[in-house]
Amino acid sequence: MPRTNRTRFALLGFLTQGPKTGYDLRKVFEERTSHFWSESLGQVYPTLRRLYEEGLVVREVQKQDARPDRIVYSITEEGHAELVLWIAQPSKPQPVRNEQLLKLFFASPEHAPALSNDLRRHLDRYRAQLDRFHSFENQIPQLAPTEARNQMWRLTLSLGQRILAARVGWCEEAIPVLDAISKETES
Amino acid sequence: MPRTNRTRFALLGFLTQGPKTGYDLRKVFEERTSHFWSESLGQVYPTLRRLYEEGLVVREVQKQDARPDRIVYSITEEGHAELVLWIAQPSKPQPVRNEQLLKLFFASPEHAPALSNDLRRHLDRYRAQLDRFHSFENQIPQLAPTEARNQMWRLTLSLGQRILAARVGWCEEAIPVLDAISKETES
DNA sequence: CGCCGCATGTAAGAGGTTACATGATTCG
DNA sequence: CGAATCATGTAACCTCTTACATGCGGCG
Repeated sequence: MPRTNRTRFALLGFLTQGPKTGYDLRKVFEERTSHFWSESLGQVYPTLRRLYEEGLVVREVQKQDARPDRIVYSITEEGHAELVLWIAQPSKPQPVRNEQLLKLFFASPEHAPALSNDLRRHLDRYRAQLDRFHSFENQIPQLAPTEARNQMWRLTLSLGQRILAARVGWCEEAIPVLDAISKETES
Repeated sequence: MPRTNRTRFALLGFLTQGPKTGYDLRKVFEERTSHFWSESLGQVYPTLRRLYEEGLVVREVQKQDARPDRIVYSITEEGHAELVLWIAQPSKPQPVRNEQLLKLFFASPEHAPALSNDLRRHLDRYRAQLDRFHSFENQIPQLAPTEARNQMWRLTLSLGQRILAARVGWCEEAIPVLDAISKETES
């Protein structure tokens, strides 16, 4: 059994929140789940088509002139059933791969400056991500269909924040260490 | 440019710490980098062979009876150069995918019990991982070739610990929330 | 006048996981 | 006597990313 295709479920999941086009879906991944799930465009359209062929979604083509037609997908009963089945299954531990740490692990002292710079750049990204968290957090009360759902969404944010905080804290620990190594090596 | 093959560098990196067989390498990934890097067996042997064909490693076959011959790989000058080049390059943000959070995001209240159980299982894994951290941490002083390397290895552990702590803390937050949702739904 | 947003996709090509295959030895 | 360790690999399979392709309209 090869690993299971999770893109299917990610798409189905968002379609439970209303009909959407491929374009909508790609946006929604960026805005709402970028801290724990990303999808590349090249995966969205082919997978949507496959879901359609399997009857897990239906589609409605809306003609537009001056623009490509919108193809709006909606989830079916069967799609819902498949999604629910997947959610209920225990999730297996996923392979872990952190390229940055791998580099650090094999680095020599003379790489310290480059690594330090790299970390600084990443720190900036983390801060940008924190902003996105806040904007989504504020939207939850309006978006959440039920109180339980509201709480669950908050939990997904919470882990994101905790991990982000861990990374930020680590960068703040690591940068001075690397800078100190840089200085030693210079002299 | 398709995504770059990081397995190559992971293998080269460990070979800087002395000649090793494919089998050794797979073990070393488990023991030392399991908190930030994993390799599957099906990737190790083919990649080693490719590195050999490209002249980045050399090999020595040690005959054994009653067992398959050991094929011991050592890194070459060229391999070293390639590794160093890779380390110096800034690392790009990697796609993030957390299946567990994805499920939580799409879950309905009636899934709360299953999700809660799942989290409990993961908590156990986290604790086991913490143990592995400690055992490696204790080995660092003997294993580290230089003081700077020693500090870098400590940093990789530090991020692992911080993230693990974040996850544990989150589980402890999330389990009661999910259990509360379970109770509400029952009644 | 150029870039961004809307809107669809395809093609190429890794990269990576899982399962299969084999077989002796040692340890509990 | 069965499981784990040593030791090599292959086959199947697909998931996923990157880059390419097209084209209008609006905003600054």
